[in-house]
Amino acid sequence: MADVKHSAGRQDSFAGLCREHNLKITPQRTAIYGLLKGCTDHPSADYVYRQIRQEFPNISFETVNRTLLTFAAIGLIAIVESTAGVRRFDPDMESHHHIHCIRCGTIIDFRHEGFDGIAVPESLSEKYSIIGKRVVLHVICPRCRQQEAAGMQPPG
Amino acid sequence: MADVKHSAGRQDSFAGLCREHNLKITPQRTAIYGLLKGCTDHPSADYVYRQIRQEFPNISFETVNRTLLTFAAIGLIAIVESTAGVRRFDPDMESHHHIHCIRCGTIIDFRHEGFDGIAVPESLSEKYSIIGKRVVLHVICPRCRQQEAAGMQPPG
DNA sequence: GTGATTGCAAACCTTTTGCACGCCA
DNA sequence: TGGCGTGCAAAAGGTTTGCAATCAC
Repeated sequence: MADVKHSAGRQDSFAGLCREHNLKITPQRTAIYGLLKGCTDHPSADYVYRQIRQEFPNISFETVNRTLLTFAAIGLIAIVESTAGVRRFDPDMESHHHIHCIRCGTIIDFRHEGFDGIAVPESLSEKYSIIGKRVVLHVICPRCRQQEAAGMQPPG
Repeated sequence: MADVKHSAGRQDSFAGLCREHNLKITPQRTAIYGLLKGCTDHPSADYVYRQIRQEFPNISFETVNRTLLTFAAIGLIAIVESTAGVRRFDPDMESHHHIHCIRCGTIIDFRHEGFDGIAVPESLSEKYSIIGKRVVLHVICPRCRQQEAAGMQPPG
């Protein structure tokens, strides 16, 4: 599975990142991380909970949810955008792209013709009916950056 | 505000699309659409509700929510992905892109080096701290396409 | 030993559904 | 006039919080 390969100088192992952030290595966390690493899709907290219960019948949903949020906070996993749950509506039906602040969650539209024309690989356009495409930039917006600079404190 | 300009042959006026789909033009729908068109961000149903109540004190949240979903269904507005509410977690922290089926909501990862290298306009990278970027393809997946073909029926 | 973590329970928030009345076409 | 659309109420689905007991370090 060509696992840890792109570490690129950053400690991206479970144990390492936990130590870095003073998180204890608990059986629950270990199990949740292990399960996640075996997922190729984007499981919800509920899915992880139901899976992990087969191994840890006593684990609670709250632990799973908190653990996932913790993992995301330390950069061990990512939270992907989806259209489930709380929905956001966009009155702009023209092709445009998004700037997504990963701190405050704000999404800002922008247009950039250079992005409109990117070519979709044939292997994909053969299999899927391409309706549209969008570039999403994950950023920290000026306001959040300021707040971070102001309230700068070690993550512990 | 350079409004209706790119109609591109498609009937994208509120009244036109409503007629096309046999939806009645009610004051509520008109007001909701008008409010949306003035939004440059991506309001939630709750935000729209609170705004619209200043004009229609008697409108209910359910009407707002249903109307928004209806608008999205007929292609008058779009639903954008967000990380609010129901979350999906991604154990894959390497740069990758997403195929998002707009029917079933499934999100599939894919890698494509051609997408990794797209250049962010300087005007943006100056203002925002770019953490990463991702191309999201909006598609109809083979399974949903089959179902559509099978159950083909007019939207009325 | 100590403080972080867990599991329980309840609160909280948003979305969805059923139904009777009212309004648009 | 007929049937869709609305508003009310309640349910449903998911997330978050407070706290005492427990466990990793």
